[in-house]
Amino acid sequence: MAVSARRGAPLSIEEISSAALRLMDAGGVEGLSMRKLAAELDVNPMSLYHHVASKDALVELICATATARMRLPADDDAPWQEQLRALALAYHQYARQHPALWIHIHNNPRVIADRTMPLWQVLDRILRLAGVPEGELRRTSDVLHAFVSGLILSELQGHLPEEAGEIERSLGLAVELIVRGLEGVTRPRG
Amino acid sequence: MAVSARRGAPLSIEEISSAALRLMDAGGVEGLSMRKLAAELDVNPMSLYHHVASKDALVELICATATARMRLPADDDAPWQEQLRALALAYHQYARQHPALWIHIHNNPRVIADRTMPLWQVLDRILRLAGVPEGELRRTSDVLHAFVSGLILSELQGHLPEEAGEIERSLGLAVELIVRGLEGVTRPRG
DNA sequence: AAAGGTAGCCATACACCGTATGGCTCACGC
DNA sequence: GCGTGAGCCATACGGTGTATGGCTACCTTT
Repeated sequence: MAVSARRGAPLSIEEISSAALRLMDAGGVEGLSMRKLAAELDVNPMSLYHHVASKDALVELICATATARMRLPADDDAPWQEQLRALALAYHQYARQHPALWIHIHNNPRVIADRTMPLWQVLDRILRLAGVPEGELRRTSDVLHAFVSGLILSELQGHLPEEAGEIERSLGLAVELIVRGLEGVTRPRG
Repeated sequence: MAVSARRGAPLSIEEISSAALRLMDAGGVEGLSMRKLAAELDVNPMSLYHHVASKDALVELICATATARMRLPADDDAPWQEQLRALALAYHQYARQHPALWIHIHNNPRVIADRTMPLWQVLDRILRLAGVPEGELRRTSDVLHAFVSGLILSELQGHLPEEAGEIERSLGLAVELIVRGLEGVTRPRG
């Protein structure tokens, strides 16, 4: 079917998106260009468009697959405080694997906006455990996700001090603040 | 001095940066281009470079002046909880004035990184009031700023529900969580 | 076997971007 | 009068995403 002149086999979306992910890891969304990507794959730039509708669609595809790959802690019957900590750590871990990608996702939060994502379901489950009433679930999970995302974002942008262990301490403090905050909010005032 | 052929008076950085801010408000950093800006000012694109070193420098200038214009609540001897709430509201207010600009600042946090900024001094003062020990000040202020920034960011990107008052409720919950969290963390465990 | 369809690839071109280079004009100080 | 420099601009370079249309090699249908 008129395979590339220079390459043996035809292109595939897997090949394209994994190369694109490599480029994004190296130089962010701006470091990824269709021309550079084509060069990487030894192909004419326009050939890519036979497998991908546009650069945006390609990036979105990468975001979606990366998001789907995120590993979340299962319900282990631990206290909600510990489960919340575990979730935050998993989220942090996931962000550090592909920082540029993660930053892009949180600047174009279509991917994260899907409330049926496991992330939201796990978070909701933990918040129910913590005693958050049903009517407050959506708002509370939004706020907590924004909190953790904000912290991770500032870390990825080098806004936090870089001494060894400082990031872990910051994340620990963040989780502790959130846990104490939840304990305070879900308890009768006083 | 060879003023523009089409315009009467020479350009000025104020004129340039205010027009640039207008473009950024309309279409984000990507909506601002030197060519569009020049067209807006009825000038040749290259003329801008007599007043501004580069597009990046221009954007940074705009960020800096906008940041300098931020109005922060003064110390009114209110309880730290209320002062923290007032600070968060002021920050939120400031962000909503120029969303695109604010987003850009928080993606290139050079501007916000200057610890001598009034924002950080006010925040530190309030946290001292709240009983945060000196050694924890930097970390705590970083985390809290990241929290609030994260929430504002998710709001600006339309991640929060748009029902009337919902944003205020989310911000209120965020502040309450933070306050309760601080109360819990600065108090002996139990 | 001939005809048609289509998957895959690519050459060319367009409109946009930031900006390097160098030259023009005019107001000023000497 | 004359140099200097501020302000402006024409041109050009290398980059971007992608629309258009044409080429080839395969597959299916007849």
